Amino acid sequence: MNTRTPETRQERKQRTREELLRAALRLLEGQSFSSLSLREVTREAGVVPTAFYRHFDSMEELGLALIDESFRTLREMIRAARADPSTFEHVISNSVEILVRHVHENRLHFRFIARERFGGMASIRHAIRAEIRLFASDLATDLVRFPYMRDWSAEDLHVMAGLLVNAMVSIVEELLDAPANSRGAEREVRRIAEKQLRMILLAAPAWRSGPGADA
Amino acid sequence: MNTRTPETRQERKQRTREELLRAALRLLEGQSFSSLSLREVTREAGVVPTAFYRHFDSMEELGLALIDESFRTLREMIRAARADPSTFEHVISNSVEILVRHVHENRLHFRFIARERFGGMASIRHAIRAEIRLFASDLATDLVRFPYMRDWSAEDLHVMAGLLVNAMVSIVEELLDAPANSRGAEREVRRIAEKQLRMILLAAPAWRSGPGADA
DNA sequence: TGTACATCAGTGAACGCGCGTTCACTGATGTAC
DNA sequence: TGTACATCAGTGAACGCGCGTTCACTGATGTAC
Repeated sequence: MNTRTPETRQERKQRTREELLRAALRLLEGQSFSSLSLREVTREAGVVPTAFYRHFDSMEELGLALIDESFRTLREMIRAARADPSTFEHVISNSVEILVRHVHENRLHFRFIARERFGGMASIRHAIRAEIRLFASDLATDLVRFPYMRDWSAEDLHVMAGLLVNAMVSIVEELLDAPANSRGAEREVRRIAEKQLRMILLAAPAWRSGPGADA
Repeated sequence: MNTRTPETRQERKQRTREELLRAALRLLEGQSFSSLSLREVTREAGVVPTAFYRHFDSMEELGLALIDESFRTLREMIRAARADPSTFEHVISNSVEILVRHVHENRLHFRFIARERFGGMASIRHAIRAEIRLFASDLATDLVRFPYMRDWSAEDLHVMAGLLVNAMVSIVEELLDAPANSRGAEREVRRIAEKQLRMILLAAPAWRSGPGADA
């Protein structure tokens, strides 16, 4: 159909929009969203402040666009992890492997999410919490497939999923703290991370017979 | 000695200083520190902007003062928890009880810590991380007293302590999310919190014989 | 294909505003005698 | 105790600055004929 016109104007506009988003993300590595100004973003992106309004109504709209983008990254990771046909034995090291790789490849997105989870803007904060809660719920339904947890109540599965998500969140935070290029630091984080997850999952076989035999 | 002079001027100064700190803390309930302005703080405290400089050199100094204050609250809680002569049986419910009570009574301090843990200012961020890491280390040395963990390696104890701290951090976050006066929400958070901690500690007896028999 | 007009992404000047910080000040509290 | 002077917490005017937002504009790209 329209193979003749390369739609150059539209493409250029799209490119500027993406430059604004990437500029913002770059600046957000060192500061929080609520202290980021429209003029800083346009300066970093190399356009005049007024050009901003051709792409976003306000900084809030840009923030929500960044959230969308970052969540797409997060969901991709989760999909990759869930699709992984690991046995119980390897599920931990494979999950950690996927986590580490995705954080490595999408540092800015993960840093943005980590920072804004408790940051200033309420709409961003709530969107992030909802997404993490959703992930925990998905994980809970996955856990049923493991022999030890087959007969657990929904609540117990959610508690276990919550513990695993807590651990993963703290692993991501450790990775973001570590120097970006240090393979050694990354390996150490990975080793401790695997031990953490192993320890949590180790509770599973003991749970029903343990002191808290459900309510 | 100086019982005659009530040192009124000095006392008044101290009172204004505390009003500035409390004003900042109040404002920080709804925004992050990096977006808080000197003029907002003085306005909320009911003094003229220039009066600020009689008490702090800069907003950064006020921020560090808030950190000190909040950490004093945090340490008090930790001391209370460690001093508690609970048996293994009741250590969980007692710890959760202490946690819930302290967060309830010092909401603003805990919210400040939670928000700035990943917030903008590097000095504040690092101070908070260091404090939490210190808490985890203290907890690790406490864990040795429990029979099941008596022979664990230092690293294993740290991993276990890290898991417990992760859980506590997420419990604090849940409490801060819940409406301030809802006793019902608080009770539910407490119930789930106890279950989480029970599940984590349940891994202890199984650990050595488990798949991850240390490195 | 060539020309005449429309569209619209990005420009640049200008605005009013809240900011952090300076400075000289005021007047109540504190001190010396 | 009474007086004369020193201290200093808080005041109020003023500054230059970066901010978000408005507006009329320009000139390259797109469209109609």
